[in-house]
Amino acid sequence: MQRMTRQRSAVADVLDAVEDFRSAQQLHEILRDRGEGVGLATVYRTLQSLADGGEVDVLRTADGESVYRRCVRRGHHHHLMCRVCGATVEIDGPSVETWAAQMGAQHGFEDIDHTMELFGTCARCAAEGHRREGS
Amino acid sequence: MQRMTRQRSAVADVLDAVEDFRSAQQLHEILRDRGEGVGLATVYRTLQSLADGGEVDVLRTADGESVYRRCVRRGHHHHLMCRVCGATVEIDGPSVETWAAQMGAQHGFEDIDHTMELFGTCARCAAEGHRREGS
DNA sequence: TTATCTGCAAACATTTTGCAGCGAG
DNA sequence: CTCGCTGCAAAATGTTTGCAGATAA
Repeated sequence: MQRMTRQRSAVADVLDAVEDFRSAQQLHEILRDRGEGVGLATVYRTLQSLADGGEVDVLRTADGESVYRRCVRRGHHHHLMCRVCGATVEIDGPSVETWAAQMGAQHGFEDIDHTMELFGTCARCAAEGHRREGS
Repeated sequence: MQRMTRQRSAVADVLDAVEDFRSAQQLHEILRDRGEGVGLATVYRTLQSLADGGEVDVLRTADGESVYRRCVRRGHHHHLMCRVCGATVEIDGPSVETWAAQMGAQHGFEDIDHTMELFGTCARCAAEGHRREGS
């Protein structure tokens, strides 16, 4: 059903090596820099199939770009992502799940699902930004 | 700073008349059907300025399209949207904001922002679904 | 009058797709 | 050997922008 090609394992390797969420294009560049050229279309196709299989997490940045990451946590969880460098922390939000369920019930909604992501500027990027502003 | 043009008020009128979230392109079509032609670019520009001024809420559908809606609630709030009919309830989530801020601080992140939307099946659509299943 | 807004079309950015050839199984 | 995978370039999508002319104030 799914062949193991040089390209597919190259993409998987990069996803294992990189910690943060990266766009398809960034991954494509990384692969090129590594000397393992993989067509951009193939990167997209591979990421999509990995995402379908639940092997990578996908989310969309504020400007509508899809970013991918191999997550440690397997089940449902949320992310706190640096909007500058993409550094990501996986977090649990039990209180949020409870609240979501309550809200749903309160308005007569069933099968409540939710999306929730946190964005911020990580300590390192914040420091860099302040330095640049001369403050 | 902001002129009141025929186009701008036409867009505002449509936003007042429509209850659910609509994409720029859908709004553009509605305007055309009403006979008040407004250029697509103008629709985009107007929606953007309304969004900047906090007069409309914007959120992104699963397939990356931006959808707009005039919300009753003025400040920051979330939505509980029916995944079947699109009916939307505006909700507050003070506990979520607090939790988000805490999480950010805990990991050394600044300027924490968050996205959070709830999806479910509203009472009416749930009833209809059950009826169709014959249960 | 004049600075802003509009409409059009062209530009953009990201993602998808058609197709001929390559290569894993 | 075969059928799925790959690469390329072209297409699709949603949104933005440059510019000349229209228009609100």
